[in-house]
Amino acid sequence: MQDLDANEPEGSDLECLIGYNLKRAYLVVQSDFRDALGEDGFSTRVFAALSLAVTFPQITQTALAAKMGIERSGLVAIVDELERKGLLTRMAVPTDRRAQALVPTPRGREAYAVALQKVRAHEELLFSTFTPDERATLLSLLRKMRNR
Amino acid sequence: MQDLDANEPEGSDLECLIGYNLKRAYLVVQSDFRDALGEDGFSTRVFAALSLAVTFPQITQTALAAKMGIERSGLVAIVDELERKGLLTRMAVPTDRRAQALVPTPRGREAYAVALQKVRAHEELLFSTFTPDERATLLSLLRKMRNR
DNA sequence: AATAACTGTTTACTGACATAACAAAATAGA
DNA sequence: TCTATTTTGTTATGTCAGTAAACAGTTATT
Repeated sequence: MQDLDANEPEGSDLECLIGYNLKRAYLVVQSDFRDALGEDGFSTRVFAALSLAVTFPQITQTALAAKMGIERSGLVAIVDELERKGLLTRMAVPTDRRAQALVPTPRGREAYAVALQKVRAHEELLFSTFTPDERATLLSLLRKMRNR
Repeated sequence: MQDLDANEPEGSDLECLIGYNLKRAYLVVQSDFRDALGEDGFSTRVFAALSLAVTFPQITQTALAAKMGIERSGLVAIVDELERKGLLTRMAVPTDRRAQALVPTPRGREAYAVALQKVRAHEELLFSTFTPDERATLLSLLRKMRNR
């Protein structure tokens, strides 16, 4: 006796709430992400930080935190991890001795390229039942939500 | 000197990843949710639990956890909170003395109705720039993701 | 010169989970 | 029937992502 529960009997009001469905969908992606990147893989936030550091070399920590939408204090551990793995270095900024410019190492750039491949393959798999049109629509709707 | 950062210069590869945009969009909704429900408001998960308990009265804790997609152990604190607030009671099940049937109190049903109103108003506001068509599309795409 | 603001950092805290172990109770198998 | 397995709710413990407050050093403002 199993599966009597979470399936058929139709949902509550929750099913009509975008917020609830967004959360559930997010948890699906989030949980698959680590598996996709494997044992030594990045967490989503470390991957995001590396991506932005590669795209905007010499970005400052405050600016990176702003781009990620988190607090500066929260970014410290993330940068620590990337630096410990030799993928990023904190470099002194001549014009401002408070700031640290984040510069990806060659190994960091390479590791990012590899990870990006894996992430894209992961999404390809996750959305294999979606048409290109559906993916584009979903993407644009999510982006629209972000700049509320 | 501000706003040199998170705005114009266009994003990295992240902007093309559905997972990343999903996370950011989720955080937007999540953060607005508590404000919408006010001081004494529920968290999202407590609201969800109450919603399901109202919709499926006498549901068992294991079944509720399954519906929510969380572990049984995690549900205990949620039910504790609802019971402490007098919105729900754990009732003995005659046919199975291990199980507890979750039954919303009249006050619980009322509190849920009020909260649901607030949540719907909140979504209405949050998606005020979305056409009805866009909302429906987003909802169905998110639901499609959930049953991957 | 004095005050305000900003940078990266540490520490302490929260919320939302998971995992493992457990006793009590129910079920299945012999 | 007796035993072994499974299930239910629960506790204890840990993790992960994030915030908030305070801090020293540095830069900007007035």
